[in-house]
Amino acid sequence: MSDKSKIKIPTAAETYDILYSAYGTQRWWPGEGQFEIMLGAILTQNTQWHNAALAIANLAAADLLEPNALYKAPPEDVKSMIAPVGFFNVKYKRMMNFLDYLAKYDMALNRFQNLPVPDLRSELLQVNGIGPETADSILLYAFERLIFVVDAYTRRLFGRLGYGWMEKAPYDDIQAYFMKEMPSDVQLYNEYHALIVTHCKETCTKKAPFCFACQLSSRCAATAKFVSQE
DNA sequence: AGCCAGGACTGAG
DNA sequence: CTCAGTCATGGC
Repeated sequence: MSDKSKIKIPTAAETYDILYSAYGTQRWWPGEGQFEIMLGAILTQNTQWHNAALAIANLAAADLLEPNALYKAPPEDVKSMIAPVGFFNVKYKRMMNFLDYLAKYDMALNRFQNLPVPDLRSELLQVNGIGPETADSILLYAFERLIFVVDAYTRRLFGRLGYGWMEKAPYDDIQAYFMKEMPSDVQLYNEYHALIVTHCKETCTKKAPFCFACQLSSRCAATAKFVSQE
């Protein structure tokens, strides 16, 4: 059979422990304030966080990290401030769609603390431009609601660890797997996703799949073959 | 010089 | 339903 069969696939819980011992506490989201986190979730879509942070800083300098202020700011101004994230025309629309939604409730954010997660999630998913990852990031990181965030890094890392099905599986299937395997703990979900991102940014990249920094190195696709030949 | 980034939508087939 | 094409800037 394939070389992979010789390597034990770590469970989701074991993988968490390995990542945690390699990188420690992450304390995400890397931003302050609920509205800022929500915007960041949209701005960082398919974009490095570094660039999203530049955009956030521009908005902050113009006092636009507040729903009403941002809502009525001149579109061209806002677009130039968020230019570093790329897709700025699309993302401007997405932010405005999101603000249309918030405006229906007077820009009140307290409902995100009170309503059931499934209700909030489906509301968010109805906003054009907010997909599953963005919705879940908002719920988990801005409001500490119990929902597991899945992203491209999750698919890549766990695909290499031996969970090949995650590479192509629907978002909700992967999310359900982690929420079934891991204890229902908001802080744990928060840290786990953050650890996955940290690991993948540093060593489990698409281009250099060989992982130097942690014990997961022997699990990566590029190294599995190497290991089994030893 | 490319290639890639913490997605999501749209239009074909 | 699956899926390539699209959006666009900045860093390596």
